[in-house]
Amino acid sequence: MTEPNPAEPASKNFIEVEIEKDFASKPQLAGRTVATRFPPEPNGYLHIGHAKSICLNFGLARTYGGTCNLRFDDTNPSKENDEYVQSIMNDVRWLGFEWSNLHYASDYFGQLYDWAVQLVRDGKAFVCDLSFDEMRAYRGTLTEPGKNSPFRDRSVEENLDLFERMKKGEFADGTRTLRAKIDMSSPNTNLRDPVMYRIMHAHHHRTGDAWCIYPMYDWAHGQSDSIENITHSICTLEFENHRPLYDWFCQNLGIYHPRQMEFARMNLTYTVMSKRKLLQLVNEKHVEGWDDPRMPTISGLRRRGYTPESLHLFCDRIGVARFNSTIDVIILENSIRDHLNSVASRYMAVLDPIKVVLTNYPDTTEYLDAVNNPEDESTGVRQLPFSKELYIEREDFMETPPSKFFRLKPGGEVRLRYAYIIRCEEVVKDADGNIVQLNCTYDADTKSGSPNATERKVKGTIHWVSAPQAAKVKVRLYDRLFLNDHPEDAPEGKTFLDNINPNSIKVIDAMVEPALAKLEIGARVQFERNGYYCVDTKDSKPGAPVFNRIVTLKDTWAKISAKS
RNA sequence: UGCCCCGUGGUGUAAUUGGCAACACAAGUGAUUUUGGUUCAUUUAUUCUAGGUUCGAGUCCUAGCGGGGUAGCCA
Repeated sequence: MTEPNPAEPASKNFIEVEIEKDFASKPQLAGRTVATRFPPEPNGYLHIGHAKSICLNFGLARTYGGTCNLRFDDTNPSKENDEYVQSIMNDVRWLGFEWSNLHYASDYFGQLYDWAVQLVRDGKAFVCDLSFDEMRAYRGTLTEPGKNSPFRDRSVEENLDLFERMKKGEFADGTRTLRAKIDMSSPNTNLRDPVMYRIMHAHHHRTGDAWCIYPMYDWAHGQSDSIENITHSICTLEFENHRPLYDWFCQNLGIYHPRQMEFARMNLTYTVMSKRKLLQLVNEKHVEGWDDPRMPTISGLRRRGYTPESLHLFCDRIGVARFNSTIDVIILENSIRDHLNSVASRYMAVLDPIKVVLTNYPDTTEYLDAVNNPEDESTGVRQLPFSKELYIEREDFMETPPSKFFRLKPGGEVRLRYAYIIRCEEVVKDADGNIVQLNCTYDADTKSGSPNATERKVKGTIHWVSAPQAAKVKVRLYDRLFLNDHPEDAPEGKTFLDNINPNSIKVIDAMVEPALAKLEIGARVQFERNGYYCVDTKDSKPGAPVFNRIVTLKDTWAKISAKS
């Protein structure tokens, strides 16, 4: 994969610094290289926040010549399924990464069970009969210590027997748990005899009905890391309070002990990131699915037209730290602009057409050379039909323009890109006063590329398409899904749903140069002076593309005109 | 209200570990431009506050203030 604008040796983030320290000082790491893992739970689609984690974990393996596993944290069968597994693998690969090994926490259920028995034998775990509510009452609060469960002092034999019968399915869901025996008075509530196993008679997407007890995250995660010989187990900040428990399990089992490190998860302005909210947007049909081009999911961004390179660039730019921050979505948008600016071919497309008739142009068609990509000469030129009847953008003409308006106006001149300078001679209106046509004259001496083309200067250059050859295509103009930079900030009685932008999608018909109708599915192009677009992968048909607007071009004029 | 973590330009990250606060992005200004794009130049900081240690503090210490996490048989 090509990395655009490879940021020169960026300074190391704190994780890299710590990793290098560890390898320089820890004997158990001697002769090894970094081993990380990306551990998603297959209970939803990956989003841009996961992309940060993926770039971090796989990126570490890449920069240090180590390994990175993909491991599905599938310990809760009630929420997980194979559709999510497939989408996650697809997304990771699309981002340009390949895992060293593919694992499932469920592959370790047997080992985990044996280790649990070991802890029971060592008197470090017990079967607890407390109900859900009782357990909560016994746990204490943030300020008060908890109380020991009345079942805490069961004999090893009784615990062994009960635990085995839990496994065999003799008890109903929720009636018993296996708990680690740690410290009910710990200020860290994670250490107050945490549950290791719960009874759940549920069908698992991989193990089927083989199990009716399932390990909790804390009991499964660190041990999975240990089994896979992970050196650095990188997770988000909310697991920080779990680290003592992570360490406790490894130590009390006497097994290889990876180091857990936490970093801040990403927040993005104008978007929601929690799986719950994303799921709600999908289920309640506020969007058309997980891969709706307005979704911050990786599949949504992909369909929108974002490139893997642009996401890598974005992740490089936002960095990694332990401070909870919110990234301005502009950074994301500029990342795709930067990448596409260098690789996207330019085309002419008029989204809101107004007809222009060149009254002094002959009734013929000529073909003009147009540069495909000024940033990349190797892409060459193409031939653009030009004739007496054209379309230009409605907003490129103003009857009574402000002073800094460099485009077409009555009696004014403008260059048609790759063609001629034209002058607006007459504004034709319908009975209601709407402008329906502009009659213009062209100056034959100003043809682009001709020796004297640049003799006469005009302030503005606008895009156009030749009417007879123009193709009509569907274009979906996407905008941000939310109006508010922090969608969660809703007034009393409202929710983030009330902050949804009602104009986040607008479907129009555009008149475009013929070549655009023949683009292959998934192609990304620039509509000159307008923005970057992508041929939608789902709704396009051969010869009938549907374009998604990825992002507009920067628009200095919009800023100027907004000011005045 | 216990415990844990975090406060550096507008935003996001750096600072050789105690030695000239740097980079990217954004925003502004100017130049270039047959995309009002791109590109180039340029401007933007009492390092949360108050003390302390030191020749010297963003960095170390103390206190305060502010933000986040945490009381699932979720991950």
